Amino acid sequence: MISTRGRYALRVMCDLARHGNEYTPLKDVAEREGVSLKYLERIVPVLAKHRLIEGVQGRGGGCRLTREPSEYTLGEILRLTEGDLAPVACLADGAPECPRSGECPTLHIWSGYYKLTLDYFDGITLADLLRDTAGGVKARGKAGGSPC
Amino acid sequence: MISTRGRYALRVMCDLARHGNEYTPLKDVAEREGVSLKYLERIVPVLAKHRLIEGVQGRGGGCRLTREPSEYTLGEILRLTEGDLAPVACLADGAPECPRSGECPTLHIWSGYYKLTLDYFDGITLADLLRDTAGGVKARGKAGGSPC
DNA sequence: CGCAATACCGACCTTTAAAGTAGGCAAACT
DNA sequence: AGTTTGCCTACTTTAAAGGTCGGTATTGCG
Repeated sequence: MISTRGRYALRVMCDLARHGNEYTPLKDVAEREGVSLKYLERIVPVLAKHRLIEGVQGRGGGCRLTREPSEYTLGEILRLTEGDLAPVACLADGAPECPRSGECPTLHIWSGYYKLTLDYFDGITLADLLRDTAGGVKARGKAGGSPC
Repeated sequence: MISTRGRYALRVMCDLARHGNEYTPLKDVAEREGVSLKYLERIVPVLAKHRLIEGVQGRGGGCRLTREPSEYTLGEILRLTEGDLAPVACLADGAPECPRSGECPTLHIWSGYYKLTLDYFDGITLADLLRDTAGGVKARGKAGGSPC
């Protein structure tokens, strides 16, 4: 399951992308996206530290992207915020070799799934994400539930 | 991340498959697979309840598969033990429609990933799993770590 | 200059799920 | 009778998710 950190990160990146290279205050992003400002302030710095975005403090400041939306892959963003995308610990980045790896009947399966996952998310850019909603599927009201 | 429940379930199914239609005690499975018997006893009943396996109690009893290994998909096993395979709550089985679904830029992405996941795991059978280890890649010792 | 707006940072809190344990009952065989 | 087995319920422990709070540093504006 992708956690809120990764999901919010994607939405923040989208939101920033929509505002070109203006500096956009996180407060505005939080309001538009309906998530807590304080929580965003914990998620965003890691993106800034890795130069996916840049922030300037003070009045009139905010955050903005450092590249074109087409130059970000979702995989890149998710790896920063979610940690590893490996489906099992054995395959995670710094994991020690599993002692069962030779006899493990499932290792290939997880490995294949991992590759599938990476290929999928690394094959989608932020620009793709923006295009998807540009068409604007109409919202179907209904009662509340779990926001993405 | 796939949890131990799902991973152990796959390994139990493999183990049972290797013993044809003998009844195999969970104790033996636990020993061979190096996992706690007590924990297996919590995972297995759900497989029995859905008739993926059948168990007989008492001396000489144990568990065995109810079908040919080629007739189980990993998806089926994982859905029972892991719950839903949806990457986000919005897409989970009984989830209420997300109020943002119309404007959510990421929904298509998760949906696509979900489909990918289902296709992958539903496209692999238990028989495939057995075949993978039959060839027998040699174990590479190394120091301990996270068993699958 | 002082004030307000902003990003950034560290410590803390609450709730939930994962992972496993303990003990006992019910069936089935020897 | 006694042992082996599956099965069930309740409990514990640990870690992670998801968030809050308060403060600090920086910057523009009047």
